[in-house]
Amino acid sequence: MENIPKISDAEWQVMKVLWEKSPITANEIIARLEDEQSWKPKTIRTLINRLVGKNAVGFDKDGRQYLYYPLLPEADCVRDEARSFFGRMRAGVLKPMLAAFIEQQKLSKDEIEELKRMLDR
Amino acid sequence: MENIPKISDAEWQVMKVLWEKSPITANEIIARLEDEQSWKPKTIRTLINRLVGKNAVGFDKDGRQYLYYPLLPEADCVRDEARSFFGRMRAGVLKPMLAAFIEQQKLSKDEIEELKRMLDR
DNA sequence: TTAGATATATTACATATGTAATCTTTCTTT
DNA sequence: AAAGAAAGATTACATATGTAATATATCTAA
Repeated sequence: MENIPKISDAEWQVMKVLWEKSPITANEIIARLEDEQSWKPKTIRTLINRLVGKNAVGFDKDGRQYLYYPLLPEADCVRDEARSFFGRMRAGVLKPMLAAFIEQQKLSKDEIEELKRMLDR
Repeated sequence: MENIPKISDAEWQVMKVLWEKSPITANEIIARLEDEQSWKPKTIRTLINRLVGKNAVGFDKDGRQYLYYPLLPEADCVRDEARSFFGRMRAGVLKPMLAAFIEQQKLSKDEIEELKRMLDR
């Protein structure tokens, strides 16, 4: 695997939007984030540009607008974050947390089977 | 539950040591971290002091040494981190995350069985 | 064709973080 | 008692991050 650049907390929100739908314009990103976040449009543009600088996001020109899209697979980034997250915790505290998480998620039968298969490895 | 201060990545390593055993001296913290981390003793002292500044760690004087101990419950910090971690992810990316978890943790047979039982709910 | 409007580019600035080194105060050991 | 060792306090400094504002280029409407 390549080295995935560090994506900050705020930048993750932008990536989430792009993984949901892309390519999209900066204004669409802004529109999708303004409900949940209290960021000014300029702030969001800064985040987008930083992600471009990190090669996490690319764009094509469409007239004088840009159409942005993610350059990194979501699964890779998630895996990376998870690894660092789990790396911070001591082993003992993870199981209860994971238990709560699994309970909270509604998993399909298929997903459950797949998880069990992963556990068997 | 008060407002838990932000604990950085590096600071987490110090907190882990303190949750494992406390109160302990700075030198003991350093000794326990030097195997895993490649930090200089001074670096670790800086981290300790920052944690003290954040009221995440307290100390008692023992002669001219200090004995440090955590001021924050591990469970609270873990919950906080987990919340922020899950907040970054879109729903449906659970599987890669679990893959990382399973890979990272060395789970015993018992633990695997326990997780499978949880999945069977 | 000219003044907005609008998109992107550049600049700003405080705080956080990683990563230490140097300074000061005490203990110890000759 | 003086010098060196050791603990803690203070200072350092580059990069990251949150959070924008200002500058510039370009399109559009009057």
